Amino acid sequence: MAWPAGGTRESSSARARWCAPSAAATTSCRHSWKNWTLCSKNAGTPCNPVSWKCIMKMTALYVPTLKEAPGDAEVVSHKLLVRAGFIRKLTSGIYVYLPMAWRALNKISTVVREEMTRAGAQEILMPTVQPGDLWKETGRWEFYGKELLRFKDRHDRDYCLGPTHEEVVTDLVRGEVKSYRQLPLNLFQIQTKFRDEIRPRFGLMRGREFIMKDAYSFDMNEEGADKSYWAMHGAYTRIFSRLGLTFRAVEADTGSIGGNFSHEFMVLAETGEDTIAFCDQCDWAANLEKAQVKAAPAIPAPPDTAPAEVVATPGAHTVEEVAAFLKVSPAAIVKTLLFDADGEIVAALVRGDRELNEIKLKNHLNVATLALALPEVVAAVTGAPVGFAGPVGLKVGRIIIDQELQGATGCIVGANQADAHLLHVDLARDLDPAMVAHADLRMITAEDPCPACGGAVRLAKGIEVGHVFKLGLKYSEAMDAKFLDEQGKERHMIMGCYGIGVSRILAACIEQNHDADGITFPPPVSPFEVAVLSLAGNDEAVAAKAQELYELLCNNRIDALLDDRAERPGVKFKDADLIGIPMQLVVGGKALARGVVEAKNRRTGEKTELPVENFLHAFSVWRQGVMDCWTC
RNA sequence: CGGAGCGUAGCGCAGCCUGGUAGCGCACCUGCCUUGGGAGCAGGGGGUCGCACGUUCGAAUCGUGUCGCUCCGACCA
Repeated sequence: MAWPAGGTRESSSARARWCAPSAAATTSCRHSWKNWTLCSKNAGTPCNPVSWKCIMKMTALYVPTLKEAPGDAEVVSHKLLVRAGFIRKLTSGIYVYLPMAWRALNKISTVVREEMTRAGAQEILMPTVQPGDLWKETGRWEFYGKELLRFKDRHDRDYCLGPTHEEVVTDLVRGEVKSYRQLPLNLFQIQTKFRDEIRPRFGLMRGREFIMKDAYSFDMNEEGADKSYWAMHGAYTRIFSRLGLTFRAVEADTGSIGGNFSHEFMVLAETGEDTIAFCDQCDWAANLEKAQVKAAPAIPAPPDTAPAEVVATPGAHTVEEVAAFLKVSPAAIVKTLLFDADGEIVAALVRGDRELNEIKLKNHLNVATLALALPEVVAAVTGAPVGFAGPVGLKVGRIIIDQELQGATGCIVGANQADAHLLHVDLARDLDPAMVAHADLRMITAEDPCPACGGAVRLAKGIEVGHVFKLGLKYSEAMDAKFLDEQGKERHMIMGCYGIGVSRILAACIEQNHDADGITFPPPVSPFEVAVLSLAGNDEAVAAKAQELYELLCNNRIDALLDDRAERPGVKFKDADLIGIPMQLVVGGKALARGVVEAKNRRTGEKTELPVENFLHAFSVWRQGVMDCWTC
C-alpha cells in the first residue's frame, strides 16, 4: 500500500486517518496532495482521499502524457489510454492503472455500486486465490482449460487465481444459509480477476488481469430466480445508461459458465470483437452466435428429379471455385463441413453462400468440444482430399443439415473423390434418413427476417461489457448448497450470476467517445469534471484568479483539476483535449481583463465566455448545458 | 499451440545486409528567450544494443540457443 508523501505512517494505536486540509485551511494552503496532513482530531471519522476535498494540480499529479502512441497499440482506446497517461503495461495483458485511470475506474465502480445496492445486492470481497479443491467439486478444475492459472503452494496443494467466483460464493452460502427465510440473497464484489487468455490484446479490452464486478444470486424457487435475474437486467440497463454508453442488451450463448438463459450487454463500437444482430422494428437483439434464423417457407421451385451425376471439377476446392467452374451461383452448392465432436466425426451441411454457426452445431449436438476435423480425418471419412467432401456415401454416423436445406433437390455437393462433385442431389432421396437430422445451423444475415417479428435484421459490432446468466442448479447441485423450504423439505438453491467488466468499460467508453484530439469522456466516467487551464505566463494575477476559481469549484464539490504547470498554452490545450475532461475553463490574461473566462465543451468543441463576477451561477448554467449534450 | 515479425536511452525509430567500440526525433536537466493550440537558440545527462554461448584480433551487426513482446490463426465470461 502506498501512502501519500509528506506525512508519516500512522501507528496502529492512533486511530487517525489521512485527511485533506480542513475547510479553514483550503484558502491558505497549497492544496497539493503533498500537503495532506495526518489529522488526528478526526479520529474515527473516515476521510476518503478521493473525496471532493482531494486537491488536484497538474504540477503534483502523475499524468505522463505522450506525443506518440506505443508501437504495439492497435485500437484507439489502447493508444489514447497510454498517450493520455492513464495506463502503462507491466507485461502481456497486465497493466498498471495510473491516477487518471484509477479515478475513472472509481467513478465507474461508484455507479455500479449504487445501482447494485439499489437492486438489493450486497457488496462483499472474496479472495483472488482460491483452493483447487472447490474447483474439483464442480468439475471445472479439469473443464476450465488453460485460462485458469493453476499453481501449488509450499505444501504442494493446488490453488488457482480466480477467473470467476461461483465456487467460492457457493461454498460461502452453503455453509451459512439453511432456511428459505434467508433467501433471496444477492452478493456482489468489485475485484481483480485473472484469466490466462491465449492472446491478450487491445489494451484494457482483453487483458489477462482485469477489474470485474460479479454478483451471485440465490433463490428458493424459479419465480424468485427470474425476479433476481430481471432485477439485475434492470440494474445493468440503468448502469450503462448512467455511464453515457450506447449499448444493447442481447440474447447470448451461455458458454462455459453453463446454465440456460443469458443476456449480454454490448457497447456498440466498430472495434468490438462480437457481432450482434438486432431488429429495426421490435426490441429483439441477439449475439450473432446465438441469433436464431427463422425457418423460411418452402421455396416453390420445381423439383429436380434427375438422378445424381458425377461431374469433374479439377482443382476446384472452395465454393467460389466450384461455382465459377460450373457457372452456377454459390447458393446452388451445398457445403459439407466435417467436425470432431467429442471424438465423433459428424458432417454439417449448409448452403454454399451461408456461414455455419459452430455454437449452434455444438449446442445441437450437446457436446463439450467441437472442432473442424483435421485433414487426415477428412481424407479417411471421404476418401478424398479436403475440398471434395459430400454427404452421399460419407463414412460418418450423423449428418446435420441446416433447416434451410430441408427437402432441397438439385444440389451440388462434393463427390468424395478428388476433383469431382455431384449434380442433381436430392438430400431426402440420396441420404439415409436414419442418420440425418435438421437444425438451425447457420449464421443469420442482414437479409434474413427478424425471428421475433419478421422485421429487418441489422448487424453491428459490439464490446461485451456485461453478462447476466441464469445458472439454475448447476453449482448448487454440484456443491450441494441446500436450504429447508416452508414444508421443511430440503431443496437446492437456484442461482444466477451477473458480471460487469469494469476496466473494459473504460476502454469501451473511449472506443465510443473520442476524436482526432483525444478522449471525449462522458461526465460520469471522466476522472475529473472540469479542467481549469491557467494561462498565467508570468502574470501573477492570472495565476491567482485561476487558483481562486478552481478552489471555488472544489469547495462546491465539483471535481476540478488545475493545470498550473509552467507550460505554454498550446501544451495545456493539447493535454486537456487528449485527457478528455468534458469541461475546460481557460483562464487567460486578455479575457480576464474583460472580466470573463472561456469555457469549452470538450465533446462539441463549443466555446462560451463566463463572467468572473457571480461565476458559480453562470458556471452551473453552462455545466447543465454540457451535461445535456450527453443525454441527447 | 501453428504461421510471421520485433527486442538499440523513458517513448517512437535508424544503424545490422557489407563486423572496427552507437545515432536521430520526442521527453528530461541548465541558461536565455517566448507565452492563446504540443515555440526557438545554446549547453547537458542518460544506452553492459533483451540474455547466454559461439565465430573473430575485434560483435548491436555473423551463428546457435534462450527469454520477452507483437501480429495473423485456432481459442475464449
